Amino acid sequence: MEDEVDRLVAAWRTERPDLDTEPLHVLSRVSRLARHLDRARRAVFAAHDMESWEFDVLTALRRAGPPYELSPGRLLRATLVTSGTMTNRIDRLQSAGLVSRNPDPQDKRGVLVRLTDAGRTRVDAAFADLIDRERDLLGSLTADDRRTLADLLRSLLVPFDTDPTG
Amino acid sequence: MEDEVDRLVAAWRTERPDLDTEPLHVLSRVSRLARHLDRARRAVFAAHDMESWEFDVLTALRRAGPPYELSPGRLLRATLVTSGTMTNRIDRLQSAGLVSRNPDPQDKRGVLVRLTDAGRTRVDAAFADLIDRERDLLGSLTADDRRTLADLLRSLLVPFDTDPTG
DNA sequence: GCTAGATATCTCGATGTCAAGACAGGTAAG
DNA sequence: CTTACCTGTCTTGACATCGAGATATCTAGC
Repeated sequence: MEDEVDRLVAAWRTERPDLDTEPLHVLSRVSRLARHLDRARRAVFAAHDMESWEFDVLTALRRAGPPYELSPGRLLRATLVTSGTMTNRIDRLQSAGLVSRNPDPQDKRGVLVRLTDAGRTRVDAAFADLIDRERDLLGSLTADDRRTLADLLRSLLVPFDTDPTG
Repeated sequence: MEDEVDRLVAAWRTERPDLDTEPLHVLSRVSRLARHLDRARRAVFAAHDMESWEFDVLTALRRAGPPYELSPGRLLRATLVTSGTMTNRIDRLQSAGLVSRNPDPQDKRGVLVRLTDAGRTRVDAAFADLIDRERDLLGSLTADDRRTLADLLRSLLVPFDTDPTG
């Protein structure tokens, strides 16, 4: 089977035969797949009246374990967004009653964002559905393939996740 | 080596031992890698006074081959954006002198967007630099690994690129 | 040739994100 | 203890994107 990237690389081979476009086979697929994934996730979250950005923040808090509390700084590093964006997200989640803002007793500059019970219920339901949907999307791969794929992707990701310059 | 996704999955295993979070090993990595890739690309394009969205449109036209001409409709399908976005992009590229809008002689509703000489020069230079940078990012993988990775990603992508419902 | 529906492009309002900077509180060196 | 720098959070203005709808043209069936 052929995908859009095969066609894209073939076109480049015609138009720029002087360049070695082999890296596109991996990296353009990563970008395009991520884009499609975003849409698939949006569809899952819509069933829970939730948006992707809400899910990203709420899951970060949920993963932290009781008392489901993280600073805005840790949240923005976990979700790869800027500080202004995170302030805005927390504002809206707070208005929706899904998180609360509490002063950090250790650091007077700091704030701790905590998941409310309502927030926890919402995110747990959405997460279970998301996992199911993602399992569907991986349906065409064997367990071995999935492991191989995960390992290869990890080796590309490690430099980014290690080096703080990102 | 461990990456951020390994830590993320470990956290879920503690918090939600009832769920099988194995799909995350692949799909969360795809999303996170795409995000890092975006940043890396932005850095490359900055050296050419170009933004990612400009590059996306200009390369689509460049790949089409002489006379470097596509309709807005084909451009938006190639770049996975909505029609309003594409109109806006073409407007700005036209103001910058990188593309021109011409009536489609076959279809009076239609428009053909054509790459100007200036646009072609700009995109060719940026593309060569991008490929070099992407080759660096793949440096940790052998040629075999890269082929394996590309094949596995293709099998995930084919359903999206085949089925028009995306 | 007419009608109904599909297609191509554009317009407009709302919104989420970024980048840069402001500001308060922490931290280390002298 | 004070100077200088770093850190954590929030504010602001600009901007790209989306989604829904408007308009014009094409196409198929009768």
